[in-house]
Amino acid sequence: MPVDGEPPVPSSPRKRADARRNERVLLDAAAEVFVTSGVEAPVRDIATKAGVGMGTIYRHFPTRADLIIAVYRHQVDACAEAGPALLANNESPYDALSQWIDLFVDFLVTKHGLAGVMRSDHAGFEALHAYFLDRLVPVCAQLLKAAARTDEVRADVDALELMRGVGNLCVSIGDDSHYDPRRMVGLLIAGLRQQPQSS
Amino acid sequence: MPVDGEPPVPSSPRKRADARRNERVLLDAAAEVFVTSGVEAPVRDIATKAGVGMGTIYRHFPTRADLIIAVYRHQVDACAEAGPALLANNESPYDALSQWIDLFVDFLVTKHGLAGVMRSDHAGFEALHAYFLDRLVPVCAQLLKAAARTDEVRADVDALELMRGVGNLCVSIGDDSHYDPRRMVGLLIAGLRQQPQSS
DNA sequence: GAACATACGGAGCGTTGTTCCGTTTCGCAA
DNA sequence: TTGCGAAACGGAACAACGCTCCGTATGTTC
Repeated sequence: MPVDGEPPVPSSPRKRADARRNERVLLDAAAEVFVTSGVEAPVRDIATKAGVGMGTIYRHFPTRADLIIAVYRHQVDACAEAGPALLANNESPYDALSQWIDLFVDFLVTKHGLAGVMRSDHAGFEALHAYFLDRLVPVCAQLLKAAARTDEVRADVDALELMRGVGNLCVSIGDDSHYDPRRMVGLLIAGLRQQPQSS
Repeated sequence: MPVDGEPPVPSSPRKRADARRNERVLLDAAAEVFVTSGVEAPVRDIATKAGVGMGTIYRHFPTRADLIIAVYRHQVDACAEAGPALLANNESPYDALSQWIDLFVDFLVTKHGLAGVMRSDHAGFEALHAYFLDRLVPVCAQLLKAAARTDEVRADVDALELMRGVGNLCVSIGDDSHYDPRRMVGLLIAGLRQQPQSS
């Protein structure tokens, strides 16, 4: 009996070759469709683009959120890992926080519709939501706590709440050039600063 | 020939009695369904509740947004009219602005799902969007300009943009008790303040 | 190459928004 | 009162969508 040397990370039992290939094809097709039609593109479109049937999509990614997660996992992870690095490279934790938020905002606004789906109350997106939050909230909390410790920001703001607020600010409507998520988030983060001492 | 003493406000030509009655019934039913199921409730539900057919709804309110507008028109108008009053009754325009935003936020968060639909990119909601903005943005602009004139807030913020930001912050997800739109909007408005003079 | 598990495809179901048109009802006038 | 045309009604029907299900095809293994 051959010893199974695989680390526990990947899809545990050996998968058939065509299945593995289709997973890649799907991921690529989805990524492509997402940039042209947004993350809310019809599942059928993705299946067509990938040249597979509906069933194949749903077998690989039981819910649409799982597909989105898979497509963006790398970028989310990169964002999460940037947090501690920024904290180490900045004298001011507030600056680190601010830069990290910029990173997060860049990620959201460049993925057409991602922010919109994050706030979605549509059923089936809990997994997406949970993944993003699980991965990013702790990082945000760390940055926030550091900035609170140096009295640069208020201490009464919750990381989860802040992330939600930033996410909400990043949903943009159509092609309105008057609305700039980055500026609005900038305002929010500015509002976070500790007021020196008001009465 | 009888003089038409009607003000120019209501639906211009005389409508049939049953049509007028149904419009009222629909408005009431819609308002009721909106509070229980949110503004995204299926049109069929509203029709059923009102005891009318689908066709009747769409004849009175060509798009769903028109129905929502009709239901909330009074409250939007009240909010718009509160702006100048607040400006007159407050020494600080910033306080007036802040209180007006509170009013607006209260309106949004008490209407389950309204904020969500405001930011919607779904087709057919342009009318709703336009109505809200047409009615409220000028008021906001007035308050903002007054506050900018007294150097209480930055001068580089657009009223439309601010309204969008506030609206976005007000969409809440499910029943999450961790997210308080009012607090987030508070941060945003705090961020609006003119920094005394940073380098 | 035979046999079995695995994976595939797409027809089909349920749910929504919206349209369309045959039927009913209203309002007015003879 | 009765008759008639216009106005309004109701709900069947269509389209678009997410998701499921199962008969078929294809790897994989011996």
